Amino acid sequence: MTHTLCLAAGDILRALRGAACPSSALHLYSLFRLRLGPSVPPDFAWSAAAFALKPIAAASSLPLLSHFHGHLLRSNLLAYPHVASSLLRAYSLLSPPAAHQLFDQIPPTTCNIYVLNIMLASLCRSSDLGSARAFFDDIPDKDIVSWSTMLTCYFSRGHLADGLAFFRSVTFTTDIGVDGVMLATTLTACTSAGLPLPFCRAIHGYAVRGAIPPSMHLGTALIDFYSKAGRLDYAARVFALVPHRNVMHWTAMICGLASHLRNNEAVQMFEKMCQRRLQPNEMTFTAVLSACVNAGLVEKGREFFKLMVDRYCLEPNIHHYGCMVDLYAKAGLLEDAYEVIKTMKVEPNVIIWTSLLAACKKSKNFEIAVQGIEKALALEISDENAGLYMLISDLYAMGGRWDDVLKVRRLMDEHNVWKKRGLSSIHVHEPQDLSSVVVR
DNA sequence: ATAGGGTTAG
Repeated sequence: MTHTLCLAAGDILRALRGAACPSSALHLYSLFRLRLGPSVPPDFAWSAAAFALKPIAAASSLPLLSHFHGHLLRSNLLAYPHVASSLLRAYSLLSPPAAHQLFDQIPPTTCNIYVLNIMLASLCRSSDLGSARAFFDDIPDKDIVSWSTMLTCYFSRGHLADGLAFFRSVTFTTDIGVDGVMLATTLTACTSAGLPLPFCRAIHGYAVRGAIPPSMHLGTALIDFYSKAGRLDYAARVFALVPHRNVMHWTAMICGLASHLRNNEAVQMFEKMCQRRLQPNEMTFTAVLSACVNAGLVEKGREFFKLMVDRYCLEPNIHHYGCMVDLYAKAGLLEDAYEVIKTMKVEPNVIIWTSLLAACKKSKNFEIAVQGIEKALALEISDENAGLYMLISDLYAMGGRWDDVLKVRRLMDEHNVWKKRGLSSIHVHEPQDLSSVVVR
């Protein structure tokens, strides 16, 4: 008998709630059913089913989901709104048409505000804006999540003005009010649309007047917004005021420092965060590695990359590999850069090949260039790759391989690839002393 | 002990 069998039902439920992968969730679920048999109290039964559905949806396995759906039908669990809504959410993430079909079968008595909001979110992701809005208008007792979902729908489809008008109508025509989630999505939309600083600051002012704390998502959005607006000092102030500071806040702050080329401070913050036993995620590593690239900190970068894989068990993605290639390439360590490309577990992209080949050009290293070019030419030809093709043609010219130069030029002509002018949107401001605000 | 909306990357 395994020791898990000795767990009480409550313990199994708790474990089930925290289960990350579907196999352990399903294992715990069947253990739970086995222990309590058919006499399981209903509220225990439906919460177990609802918990199990979350990792199934996250693993995006449709066969697994329809199998579990069958079980729910056989055991009459679908009549519980919690189970119906969790199942609907799982389907909406894996197969929107199937979610629509399931929604039509849910009886009116089970169809509460949770079910309606999940269906609205599903339509926002998969259907057109008009259908989503029509569905929203038909929801009888809209709550803050209904409004929040619709608001996100406008912004995610680029309807900034309509979204802002919708935001105003929440405050003027309803008594629902606005919360930190709505402010975070609004602020993010305004930031990425490049709206002027005073306008975006007004959103922060709104939160302050409404006594909405800069916790969780709002805090992250504010730190990111102020960094991008060139006000690292404000970003640091928000960071210092966040009530329950988490990885996202640290990551946004490290990102901000790195993008302002305050590289050593970015590295210091990263190290401080690790000392405080906070688990950095893959985004945190992208930020700190890019700081290492900016500052040419080869050894630090190498150390952090190793830390990410060995200590934090994170799988490096294209951004991480890109940083490592750039780090070595800029330091003239072309063998190391090419070694990263050869051993990486994802396909190298244009950025990575450009980084390597630009370094080859600079230090006139043709051996590695020739090997890289052959593989880089396998990429799909598009406008985005124009710079890479120019680089390849330059390298061939430097090596005196004129027939190959012509070949690349002809390739560019055939596919009508033009070199576009790049525009830099990065503004670097005067350094400010942040030491008093960043650390508390 | 109870579902749903959301934040970060050249």
